[in-house]
Amino acid sequence: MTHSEENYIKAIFHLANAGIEVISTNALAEKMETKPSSVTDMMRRLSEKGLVHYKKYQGVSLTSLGTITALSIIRKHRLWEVFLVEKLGFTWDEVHEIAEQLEHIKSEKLIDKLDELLNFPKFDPHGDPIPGKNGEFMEHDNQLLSQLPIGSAALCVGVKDSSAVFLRFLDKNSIALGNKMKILEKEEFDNSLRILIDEKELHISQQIASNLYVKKIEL
Amino acid sequence: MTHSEENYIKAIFHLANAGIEVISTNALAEKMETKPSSVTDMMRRLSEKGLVHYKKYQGVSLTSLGTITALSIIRKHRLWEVFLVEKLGFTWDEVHEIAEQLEHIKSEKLIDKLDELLNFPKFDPHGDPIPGKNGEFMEHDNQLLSQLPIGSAALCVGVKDSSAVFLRFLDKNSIALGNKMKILEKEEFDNSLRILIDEKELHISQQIASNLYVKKIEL
DNA sequence: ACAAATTTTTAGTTTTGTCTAAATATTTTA
DNA sequence: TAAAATATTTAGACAAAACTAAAAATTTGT
Repeated sequence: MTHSEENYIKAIFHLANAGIEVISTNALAEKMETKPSSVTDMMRRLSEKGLVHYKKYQGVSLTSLGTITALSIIRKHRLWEVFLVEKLGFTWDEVHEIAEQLEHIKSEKLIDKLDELLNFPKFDPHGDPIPGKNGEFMEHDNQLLSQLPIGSAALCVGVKDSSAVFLRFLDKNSIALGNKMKILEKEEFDNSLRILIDEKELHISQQIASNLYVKKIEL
Repeated sequence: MTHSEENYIKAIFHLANAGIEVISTNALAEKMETKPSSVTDMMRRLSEKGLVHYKKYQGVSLTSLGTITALSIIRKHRLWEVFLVEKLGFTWDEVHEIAEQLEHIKSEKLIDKLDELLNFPKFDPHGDPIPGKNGEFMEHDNQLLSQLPIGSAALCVGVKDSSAVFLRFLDKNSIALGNKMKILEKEEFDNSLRILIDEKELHISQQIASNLYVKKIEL
């Protein structure tokens, strides 16, 4: 498999996982930042290799082989992200770009050893689950901070948007995975929140709150 | 730069470093396991980019930009090799292939952090020097074990041949970098050696002895 | 339901890196 | 030094992955 093929497979997986039922040529072209005609070409090729189901004009989906392939690439990507943060001291907004390259390195043994070095982590630095060797995929059914009622307490377990801008905003405000947070007040007008985060009070917009995954805890 | 361009640059550097004055199209083709015509094409391209000096029918050499590029690739390759052995527990015969892939990852910061994680190593697992950030290249003027006189003691500091077969042979006989060795006897007939290596006596052929770099020590 | 708008595919071109076969240049040797 | 052998380059082709422009299919709106 070429890097390009792997990137297409990954993109299809992510679109499907984002709840899109029919993945259109255009949607995939946009995700891949390429032209629809290039997508058509690639789908023909991936279809011939048995990685996707593809019928002209009818969208695309992964075969089971394609799904296994996608999970293995995502596993590599996320393990490398953990490595970059835990072992090399990168911040969580810097790792995606480098992991995009590292995920294409071919060596089963390398990934197994890396997994071991990192102590078999189950989540990457953004809180996304790391598929296991056999593709077991821990789907997190987390809530968004914006969905919690006033007064509830929760642990920050992930981010929905993992763009560098958002992550840097979180860093600046000392919001990190594992933080304990409590909702003190919700502003009716704009749905912004006053929260307590690790002893400190903070005011955050609705947009922020709806991009933070949390897990409710009892007090 | 593409992976392929980087591989050509590296190959030219290694040939030049092996003492070959004029690097011919054929020699490079053989090293790269490709056809001479492909080499000619690539030389035209690398020449346009200012990485090599190239005149038709007259061989090729690296420009200073090309040399800097080669050193940076070799630095990455060797640092990754150290990582694979030291941190992931690979044996020294396994690392080359994986490092061939990892050396193409683009991120200055990644390499600096890796260097730091590994404690700024000066040699790779085969005893080859790791170029510094600015291309400082520690040329080792080591002797071959086969060149030492009888009775002398030395430390094993590197291998000349770093093929997997040779390295696995060394492993099997517990010969590793850092080992102290003493020459007990040289067989006149075939130049094989009886040596003492970390308390153990071993009989090795001339071919083995002339592929081990050593550094003489006083008793 | 049919024209208009949109989406998707096809056809033809480009770039990179490779190849084979043929042509040309250089080196060797007798 | 001229013919033979060898080395190198050129020319033309191919595959992968992209692009543009045009054609075809599908969906939408009235």
